[in-house]
Amino acid sequence: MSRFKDTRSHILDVAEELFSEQGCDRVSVRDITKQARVNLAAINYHFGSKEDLIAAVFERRVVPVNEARIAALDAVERSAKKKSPKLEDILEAFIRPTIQCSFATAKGEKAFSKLFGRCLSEASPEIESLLKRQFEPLVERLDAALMKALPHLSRSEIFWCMKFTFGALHHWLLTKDRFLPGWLEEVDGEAQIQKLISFAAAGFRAA
Amino acid sequence: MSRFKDTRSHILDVAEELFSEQGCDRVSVRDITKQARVNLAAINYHFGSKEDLIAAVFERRVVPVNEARIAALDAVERSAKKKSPKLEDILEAFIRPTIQCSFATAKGEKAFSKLFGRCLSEASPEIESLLKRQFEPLVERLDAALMKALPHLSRSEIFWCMKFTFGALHHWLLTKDRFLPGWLEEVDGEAQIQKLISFAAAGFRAA
DNA sequence: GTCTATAACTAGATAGAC
DNA sequence: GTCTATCTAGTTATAGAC
Repeated sequence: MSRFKDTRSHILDVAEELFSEQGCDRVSVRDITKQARVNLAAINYHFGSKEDLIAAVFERRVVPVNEARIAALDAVERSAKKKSPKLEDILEAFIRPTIQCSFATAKGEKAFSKLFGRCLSEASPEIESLLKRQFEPLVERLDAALMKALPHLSRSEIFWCMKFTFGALHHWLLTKDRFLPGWLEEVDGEAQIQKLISFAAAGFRAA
Repeated sequence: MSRFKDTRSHILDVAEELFSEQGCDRVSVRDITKQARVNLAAINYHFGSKEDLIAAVFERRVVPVNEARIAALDAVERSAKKKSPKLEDILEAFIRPTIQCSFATAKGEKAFSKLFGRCLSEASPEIESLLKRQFEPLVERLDAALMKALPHLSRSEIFWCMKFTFGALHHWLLTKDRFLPGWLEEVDGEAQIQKLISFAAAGFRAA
C-alpha cells in the first residue's frame, strides 16, 4: 500500500506541474520522483520510460480538451441546423476549452494549460506524432465548419488564418502569467476568451 | 590556424542550425563540435559554457532583427509626420523583418527564424532575461506607436492584441514547414507577410 | 508494488601537452 | 588556438531483495 490513493496518477500530477514550469527536457526522472516522494524506480515501473510518461501527461489532458472542442462544435452545428454556423461560435468551440482550463480551480488543469501552449515547440519526434494524431480530427472538423461559415474563402486562406489563431491561443496559454507589465489589470478568463474570439473572427473576415 | 576563416562563427552557425531543428536542450556540445568538425573543447574555449553559446546564438540574430524593426518603426513615424501612423505600417515594421529572415537565402538566417519562434518557450531563466532585455525597448516603441494609431483603445487592449499578434507570428515561424496538409500550395514570403498583417490589423480594429 | 543499489551511459567542463 | 584525456556529476534504466 502506498500513501497515495494512486501512485501512478500522483506521478502524473507532479510531472505535469514540473513539465509545465520548466519544460520536459529540463525535468529529470529524479526531480519528479523526489518531488512526488515516490521511489526513483516508480516511473519506469508505471510508465516504462520517461518518454512514455511525457506522452501520458499530454494524453491525459489533450484528449478530453479536444473531445470538449469537438462536442462544442457538434452543438454549434446542430443549433445552426441548415444555416451555416456563425464564425464566432466555431472559434469559441475551439478556444474556450483551453482558456477555461487555464483558469480552472484544479491545480493540475491550470498547470497543464501552459504545457498545452508549450507542446508544439517542445515536441520530440515521438510526442510530435502523438500530437498530430490527437489534433488531426479536430483540425478536420474545424476546417469543415469554417468552410461552411466562410464559403467565399479558399481552403488555404482558412488554413493560414487557423494557424494564426492557433498561434495566438497557444502563445497566450504559454505566457499568460509572464512578461506582464506592472500597469496591467488582472486578467479575467471570460474577458480573455471574448477578446481572442473577436480578434480572430475579425482576422478571418478580413481575409 | 584552422580550416575555417573563423572557428567561433562557424560554431555559431552549426549551433544555430542544430538548436533550431531540435531545440537547445536536446543538442549537446558534443553534437555541435562533431557536426562542426571542431574540437570538443572549442565551445568552452570560445564561449565559456554551453549556456553562453546559446545566448550568443540568440543575440547574433535577435539584435539586428529588432534593430531593423525599430528602424522600420522610425521610418513609419517619420513619414506619418504629425498624423498618426497607419496601423498596417506599424504591424509591417514588426512582422516583416522576421518573415523575410525566414525566406532569406542565407541558410543561417533561415534556420534562425525557427529558433526565433521557439525562443519564448525554450527559455531557461538566463535566456529569458536576455530576451526580455532585447524585446523590452521594441515593445515600448510598438506600444507608443499603436496608441497613437488607435487612440480609442486602452493600453491593455493594445497589450492583449499585441500578444495575440506575437503569438500568431511566432507560431508561424516555428511551424511554417511543419503540419502542412498535402493540398496546400507553396508559401510565398511576401504573401504571408500581407496575410498576417491584414489578419492582425483586423483584430486590432475589432477591439 | 516498493525499495536499494548500481549498471550503463551521457552530459558539461577542464588540465595540460602541443 | 587546438588537441586528447579525463574528471565530475548528471542522466535513464534495471536487477534483485523485500
